[in-house]
Amino acid sequence: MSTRRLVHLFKHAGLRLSELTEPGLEPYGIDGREFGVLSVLNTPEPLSQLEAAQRLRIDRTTMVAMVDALEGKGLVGRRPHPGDRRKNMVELTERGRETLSAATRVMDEAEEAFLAPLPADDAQLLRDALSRLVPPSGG
Amino acid sequence: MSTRRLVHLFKHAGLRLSELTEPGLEPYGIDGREFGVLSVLNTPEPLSQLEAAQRLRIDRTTMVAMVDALEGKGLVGRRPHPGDRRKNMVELTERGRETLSAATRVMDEAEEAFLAPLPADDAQLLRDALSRLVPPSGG
DNA sequence: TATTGTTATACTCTATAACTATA
DNA sequence: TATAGTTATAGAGTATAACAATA
Repeated sequence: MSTRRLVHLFKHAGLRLSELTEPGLEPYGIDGREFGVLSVLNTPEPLSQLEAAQRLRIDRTTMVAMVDALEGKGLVGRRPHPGDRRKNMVELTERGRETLSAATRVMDEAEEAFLAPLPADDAQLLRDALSRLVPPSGG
Repeated sequence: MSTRRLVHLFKHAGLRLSELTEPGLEPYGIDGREFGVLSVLNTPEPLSQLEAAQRLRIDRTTMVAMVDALEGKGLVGRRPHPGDRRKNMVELTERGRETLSAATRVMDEAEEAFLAPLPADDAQLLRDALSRLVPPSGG
């Protein structure tokens, strides 16, 4: 059956999960993609725009618009890299950290609700399997 | 880590799998979405456009364009429903069936390659888990 | 009145090409 | 020459609104 194909299942799993996460994020003024950017910026050492884009596997031109939006909301700030003025380092603001913290709870709850039909062991195996199939990127 | 979130994993699992399937389908003149339509039409009893759309969880206006394209390629045919002239029944042509058959092999191989990093048991469990999380739709 | 197919349209997401500034 | 950020633009993919035909 065509709707049991892996491509279809990935697409619609993502769509259904997004239907759970997006309303939860909305009170915090961000969407799922912006959550991803905030989250990837939550590192000990600040990242450049390009580094952040590579980790999320999105184009650097896409990252420009995302950082523009988040900066406009006061959730991140750009500052020039001290040693290489071609680079913009992007950092969470205090408000950005608070938003990320609250949004992370929303995401955790949405994932839990989404996985609720599965036994806990299977849910964990699903996570692990997906994680092996989509390795982290961008060093 | 943000790139371990389920939404991110679903999105990029789909993207990576598509990178495997699309080049394989290309010689047959269809893409992954068109494969989905051909595949959903491969039923004992023909489906209307709306029924096909519901099973694939796409809008009926989207289905119009998909059927237009597939009809233009000679892979499906429209004919009026005998008892309800509002409906278009959509059926695979002989060439459509042949294309679907070849494309199905491509999809099987791509899925196998994609899942190769996982032990067979885990791959099967991933399929089953996803299938429970994204139940079939549209009766 | 409701349903099916259709058309026109608009919106979201994303990438490519070309430019600027730095290196 | 190459890299990082930016801008303008275009292409997928999708849905909403409005309409025609039919029920």
